[in-house]
Amino acid sequence: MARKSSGDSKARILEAAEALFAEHGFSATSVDAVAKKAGVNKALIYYYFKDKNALIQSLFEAFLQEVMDKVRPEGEPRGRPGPDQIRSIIAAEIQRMESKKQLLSIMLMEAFKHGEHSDFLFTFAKTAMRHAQQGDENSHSARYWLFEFFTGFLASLTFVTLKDKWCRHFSCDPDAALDHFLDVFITTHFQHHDEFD
Amino acid sequence: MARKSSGDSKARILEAAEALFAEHGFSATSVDAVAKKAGVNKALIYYYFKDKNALIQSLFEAFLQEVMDKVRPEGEPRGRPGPDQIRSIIAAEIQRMESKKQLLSIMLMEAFKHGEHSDFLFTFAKTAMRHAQQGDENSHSARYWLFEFFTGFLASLTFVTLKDKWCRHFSCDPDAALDHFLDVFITTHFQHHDEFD
Amino acid sequence: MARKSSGDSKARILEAAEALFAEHGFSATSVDAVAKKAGVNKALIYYYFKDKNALIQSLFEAFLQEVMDKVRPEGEPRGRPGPDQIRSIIAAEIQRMESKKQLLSIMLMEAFKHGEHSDFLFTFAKTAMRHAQQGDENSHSARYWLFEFFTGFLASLTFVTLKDKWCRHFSCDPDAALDHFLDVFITTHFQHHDEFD
Amino acid sequence: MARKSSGDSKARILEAAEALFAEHGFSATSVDAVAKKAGVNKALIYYYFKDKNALIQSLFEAFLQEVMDKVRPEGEPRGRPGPDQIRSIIAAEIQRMESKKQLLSIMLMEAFKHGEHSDFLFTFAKTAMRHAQQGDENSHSARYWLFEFFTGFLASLTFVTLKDKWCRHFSCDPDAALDHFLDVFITTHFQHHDEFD
DNA sequence: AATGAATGAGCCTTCATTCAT
DNA sequence: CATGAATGAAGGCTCATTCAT
Repeated sequence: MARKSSGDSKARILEAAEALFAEHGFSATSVDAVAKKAGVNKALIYYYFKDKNALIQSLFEAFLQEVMDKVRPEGEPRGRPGPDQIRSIIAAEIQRMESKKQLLSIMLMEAFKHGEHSDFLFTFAKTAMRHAQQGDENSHSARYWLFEFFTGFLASLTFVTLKDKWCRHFSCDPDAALDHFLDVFITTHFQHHDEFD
Repeated sequence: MARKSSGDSKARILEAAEALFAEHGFSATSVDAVAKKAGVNKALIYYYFKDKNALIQSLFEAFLQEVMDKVRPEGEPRGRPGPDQIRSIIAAEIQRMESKKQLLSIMLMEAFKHGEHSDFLFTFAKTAMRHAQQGDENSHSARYWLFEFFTGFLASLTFVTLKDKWCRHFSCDPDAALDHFLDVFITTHFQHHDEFD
Repeated sequence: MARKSSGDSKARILEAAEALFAEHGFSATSVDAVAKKAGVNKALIYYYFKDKNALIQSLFEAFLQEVMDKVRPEGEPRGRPGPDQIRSIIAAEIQRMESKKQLLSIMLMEAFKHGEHSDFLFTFAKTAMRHAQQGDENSHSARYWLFEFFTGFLASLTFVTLKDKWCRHFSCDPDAALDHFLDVFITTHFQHHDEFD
Repeated sequence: MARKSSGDSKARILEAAEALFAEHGFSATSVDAVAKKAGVNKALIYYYFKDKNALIQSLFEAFLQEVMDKVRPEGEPRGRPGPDQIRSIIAAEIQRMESKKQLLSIMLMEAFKHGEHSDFLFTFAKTAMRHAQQGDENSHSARYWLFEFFTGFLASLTFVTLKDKWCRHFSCDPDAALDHFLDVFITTHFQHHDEFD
């Protein structure tokens, strides 16, 4: 059942952790469960990670790194794409997020805890939004960032992480949902970029 | 420390549960903690509630009931309010949500779990959005509901539940943030209602 | 569900306790369960009985009383019945036990605990066997009592309490089983009465 | 107090469980108590056994295995032993059971529960009686098995498990009791083997 | 006679973590 | 690297029992 020999147990542990945290939440997931799903001995997890917390943190950090790596290289001017290209650009972005939706879900769950100060959502948001602005780094207004965060960043995130449930609950086609979302997103968020300096 | 005799222990239990679930998440909150915070004996919680799950469920159900009760009464025509009234209407709505932000946070956390099928977020959304539409109940398109849910309903929810953290993290004034959000919300969501039949 | 108004709650409590103790054993039965089955408030049980233990004791005592009452009256000589009457006499005795099999099961379960000194089984045995001897109370030998207890008294008890399970397990007819048991009992136990003065 | 390092904690756990279950019954014995008596950490019990039930089950299975192992080897003809040998053969058998009397008590207690369908007593009986019959496996009548079970198998079991209490209660000598039981058993059960095909 | 509410102690089970190998 | 065994603490839940009414 548990394929051993894969060599990189550490990666398998992180994969398992990510999947399970996304499924049941961080604290509802036991280290035992992670070990079982990863097909490794429980103690090995503590060989690689100091803590259960170190697991989620490692996931977050790796994710952030990945985001930053994919962001910087593309130093090309990227001169305002024509209105017809926008849709496909955003679609591509959404698709990229989709491949990370497990981690995004975890991130969101943690963010809504009133108590803990796990501001990882914001840290990630800053990085991601800085990317989108690439070029005109001229500091924007507080209102602008709020606009970006709540109607751009978070809207995308919630769509990506809730799409499946949404479609299952209202029995609608995922592809159509993506189409609709692009319409909606462009109309409600994207087209208003200029109005919030 | 624990005030006895307060009479309605059941209510105190629910209050405590709500606060703690919002603080640390449902599964990270122990029944012991709830009991201590509520100032009651742990066993009493099981006298009133079959389960730990029954606690969160009860919170959800009470909330839904409350929402439905507050919705129906207003049978007034509510003829499209003037553009200047809109802002204060929405502001009021936001404020009302603010008083429920603990429960809203819990709801969101649970909704992002990929595994469990706790579709309470959707159940609540349906009720809440049906209210907003009051009057023209003509069935809308799938795209319309997606628009309402992701850029209207969820945007408000996330704003209400994350505002404090947002302000703390970016050290901005909560009142200003509300102001900005209203600007943004009206511009990005509200003004587009007609475009998505 | 729970028929109230029956008046004698105490009796209903004892009935319920007897049934449940026989089903799951004494310690595996909760006072809650007894209350629910009896259709009374849990606290009422403590109004009538000091303890959970008092329940089982009360059952035992009532049973013993009943046995003694049914025993003494029949002071008739009862001159050795003919061999053809014996069978029906024993059959009647078995049938009487059958109506008490719940209590008998409880008694047996308790008797096999090495730790507790609940010698109720022996107390009952003495009473029951003294009855059988009625008349010739001339003290018998230790070996005689052992014969009476293990191959007479206990054999009957175990048959009565295990018959149903036995028949279910080996899918045989209860009536046939009783027939067979009578054959066996008379041959193995009854016919040897004279050999163990 | 608790000797660590003993190596086979699992065996110690089972030993402790057996002793305590026999003393107080299965459900009246807490896992804590087992752990304490075994000198191991409570959690270790759950490392080896899925359940508290798994403990008793494991005891039963090990016992059954042991019985089957001790049964098969003796392939010797075992041609009807002379009447003088019988007594010592049965005595030996009784003695062997005596070393297992804890488990036998547990088994009996569980068997008398009307509710649960723990037919382990019957499973064991079948195995044990098949052994006694070894050789003439010709299927016997229902009456025969009833005879074997209630006046042979169960009589021995109850004697072994109740002897100590019996002697304590009637203050008689254990050795004498064994002697008497052998007399009684041979007379009432053994000598009638031929009468129940 | 009867009940709803309350409680402290205990139960079964699981947790995160460690250690010897 | 990797593992089986071990542990203290805690978790959810139930228990027998009591009390005010």
